[in-house]
Amino acid sequence: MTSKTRLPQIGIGPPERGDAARNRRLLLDAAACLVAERGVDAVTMDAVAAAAGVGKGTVFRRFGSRSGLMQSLLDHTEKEMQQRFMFGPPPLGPGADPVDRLIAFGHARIAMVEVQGEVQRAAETSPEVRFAVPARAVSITHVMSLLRAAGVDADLEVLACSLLASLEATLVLHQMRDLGVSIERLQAAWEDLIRRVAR
Amino acid sequence: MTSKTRLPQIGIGPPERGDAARNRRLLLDAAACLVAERGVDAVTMDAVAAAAGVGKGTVFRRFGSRSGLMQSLLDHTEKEMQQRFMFGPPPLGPGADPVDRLIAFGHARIAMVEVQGEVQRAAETSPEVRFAVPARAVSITHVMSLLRAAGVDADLEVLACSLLASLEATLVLHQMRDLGVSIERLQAAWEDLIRRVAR
DNA sequence: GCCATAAACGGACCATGGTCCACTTATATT
DNA sequence: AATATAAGTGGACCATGGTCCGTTTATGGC
Repeated sequence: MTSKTRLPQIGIGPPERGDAARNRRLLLDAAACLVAERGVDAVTMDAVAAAAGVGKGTVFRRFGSRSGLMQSLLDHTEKEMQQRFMFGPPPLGPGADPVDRLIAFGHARIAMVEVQGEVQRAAETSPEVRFAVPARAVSITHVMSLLRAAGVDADLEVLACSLLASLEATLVLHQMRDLGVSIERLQAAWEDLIRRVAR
Repeated sequence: MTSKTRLPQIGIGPPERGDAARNRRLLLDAAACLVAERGVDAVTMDAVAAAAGVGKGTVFRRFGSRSGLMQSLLDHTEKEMQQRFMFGPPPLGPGADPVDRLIAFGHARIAMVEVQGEVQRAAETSPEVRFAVPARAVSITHVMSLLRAAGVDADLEVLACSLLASLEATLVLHQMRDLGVSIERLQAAWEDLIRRVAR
């Protein structure tokens, strides 16, 4: 087995050729542009390819799928969020009471849905792998460790899954758009849920 | 406005022609058959139409979409389940302690996923309307009323949504298949969650 | 039984996500 | 600079969900 495999080895060397990197930028810009001026639905793979002036095959090679493209679009925000809750100031970051951090975490995620919910929803993968996406793992681990720190004695893995389920973009979006539930109400409900669980 | 609209008016008269009813049966049988012998993925609309010996347009006219077809496939089980928790014996049905009924409800749903999860997952609609499907409304109402009966003082609507989120077929299936979580563990976690919330 | 009419039908057609592969090109090595 | 090679590229092609509309047919009133 050579060392040329390019699996999860995150962040080492540039295993991506120059033109490839350029096209990635081109494509992301084109996609972001389409979202901005014609909405998420206008972001078809053909349209993005055309707008970026490359072939359709290239889009798929770079991002794997439409969901993948959307995820890349969210990548920056997602990383930022991770930084905030891992290294940022309390109550989101370390230093605050675990329960408060959990609450802040939910509040932040709900707020994110409000600003970029459409894209998050479009980034949703096929049902078969929806919950197997990497970004999710980080959240799970984080929530689990906060629950543990809060002294919650339960099946933390499953509990974390359950709690995160109520923060799913698609669900939150549905509650806000279709059910007319306000953000504040969702956030209050999250806080209440956490306090009950951690009580 | 005439009385000819055929909206949610459930169960009144046969607004469906004889041949239409026959084809519905034919299609459902064909679909069930395909699921049984070649798996959910083999259930394409063309395949079902061909197997039933009707045109593709007919399948869509009857069921609206692939998800709709799958939902119809689940309809019988779903109705049965509703009967059980509304009129059946405790602890699922009336008579038992609300908390126990909630627990039983979750257990039953999780068990359902084990037996027909694949189809439930395939019945999932597009993200835009995933949570707007009628079947969901019944569950929400039921959970809300049980929470109320249990004396839980909270934003019941949102809380019910959150709790139900952790019973979503796709999520439960992921936990069982990909994470290797056993049914018993999921059920135990549900019970724990309910007891914490209702505490 | 016959007719009018709304319902149902079927399959061609469209849009879009995704695959494939013959061809091109950036880059490391010498 | 020449070359080898792995990576990248483009667009034809495929599968499938979903729409449309001209044609057929069940059915209720006469």
